[in-house]
Amino acid sequence: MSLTLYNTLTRRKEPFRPIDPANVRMYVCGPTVYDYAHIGNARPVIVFDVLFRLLRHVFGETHVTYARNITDVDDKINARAAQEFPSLPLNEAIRQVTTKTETQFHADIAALGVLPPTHEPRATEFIRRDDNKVDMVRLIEDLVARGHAYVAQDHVLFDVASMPDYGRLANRSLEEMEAGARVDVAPYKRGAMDFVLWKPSKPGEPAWPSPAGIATPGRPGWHIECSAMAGALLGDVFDIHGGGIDLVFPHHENELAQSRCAHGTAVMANYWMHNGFLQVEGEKMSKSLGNFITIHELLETKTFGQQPWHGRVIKFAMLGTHYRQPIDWTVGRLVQARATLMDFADVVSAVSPADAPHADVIAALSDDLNTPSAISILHGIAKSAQRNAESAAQLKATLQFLGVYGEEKRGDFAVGVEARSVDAAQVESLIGARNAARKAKDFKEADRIRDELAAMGVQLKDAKDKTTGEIVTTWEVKG
RNA sequence: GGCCACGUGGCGGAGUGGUGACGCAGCGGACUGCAAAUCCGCGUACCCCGGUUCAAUUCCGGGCGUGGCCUCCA
Repeated sequence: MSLTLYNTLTRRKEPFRPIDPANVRMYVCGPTVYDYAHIGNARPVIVFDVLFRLLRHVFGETHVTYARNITDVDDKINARAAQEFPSLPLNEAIRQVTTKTETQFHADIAALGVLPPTHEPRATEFIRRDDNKVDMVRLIEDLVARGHAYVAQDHVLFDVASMPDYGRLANRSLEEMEAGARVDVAPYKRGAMDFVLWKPSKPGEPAWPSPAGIATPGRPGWHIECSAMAGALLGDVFDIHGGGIDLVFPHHENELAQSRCAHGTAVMANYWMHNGFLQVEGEKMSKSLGNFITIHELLETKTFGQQPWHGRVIKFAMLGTHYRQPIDWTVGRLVQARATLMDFADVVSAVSPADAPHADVIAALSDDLNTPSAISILHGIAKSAQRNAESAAQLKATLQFLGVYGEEKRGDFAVGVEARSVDAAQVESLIGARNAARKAKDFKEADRIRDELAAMGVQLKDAKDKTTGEIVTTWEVKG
């Protein structure tokens, strides 16, 4: 089984060769915890969950280390905290915001059917450490010592000119970036593209003792946290680094620059993977357009499509598009994903899963995570499950492997449908009456009863028992 | 302005230098008293214009459209 992944660094698909097959290491940029995670945040969570599962399948469950961070130090968090808890001291208010948001994030993504990562570090835990693991302050000291960073007005700045191939990931040169810059350059910067590693804090703001001999306490810049967490948990060089495509520049470019220059390595990660962007109903998702949609709203409210949606339906809908393609998030695609999962549930809910996922699905995923192709194969397996019990077992194992199915029944996926309360005994008795009428060839009465049941929201299905030829009537409640 | 993606049938969505993945919807048939459900079958789609080629949806160039990054936004 050969695994191929598209590498943003080289802009092509490459065979995946881990540094150490006994410990495959992946880092993915996680959320900044200041507000509900939105559906765009869900995409990398879902995509890299599938990759995590695939890697575990290929290399063994205990041979993959997956780190996804929580960013809990950020100016947006500070602003939100001051706004929401004006009466609390800022640091206390920040703790309220980050704790609440992190708890919400975990609840949201648990419903999606994703595995917890091996490590979920918080940025604040890696500013300064006393256990000899890499931390942000040490990285900054190293960068200054190696001549890649300088102190100016209580800031520490990364000197972009000190790194010959800066811009390689984003595929643009320093000259291009400087020419295109639309922001005012801070006067203390040596180069226009130099970025902040550490900045001074105002009184009352979160603050830590500064590195590089700076007297004023300060706080870290945006990119350094990931360098520290990845370095501490996965090592100076690791296998896969993932995130949304919008992070390529500046976040990943800068992160990679810091890590490489601090460690003196030629790469930070061998494979850089980026998921495509998401739109909502054909438009950019934004609060001003009123189409900003959170995972929580999708799961628990009727804001999108006038109904809530099952977490696994959300995940399955997301996997219907290849991870690098742009995706237009619509009600229609959720409806379709739900219908498919319902049909699969019918095939699979009563059988025991096979020992392993279907090899063809693994092969599809091994081609740069081709989930649409994998889903197509799923349909084929479901079809052959009509007359082959082994296929049903394989389908179940494969769906569970992907985390798009657990033990749900068809109806469980229809969380949005208002289940009209029906009296099962009454329904059964009406069905009995209808069948009696049919036997007596009183079709007028039989159809009247069927209409009556339909008015109650009960849909009948007549099927012939294969062995006895007897008509068996089943029913379900329709929304 | 600079850089970069994407544009496939009614819809969603893979893929490929030469026999139309797959799903939904639709159509036809079987079954049924009639339906529903189920099963079987059915589609000459690749934004436009040039070029390369025996052959292009697939490669190259140009255009148009949509979107992203260059603003701590996945």
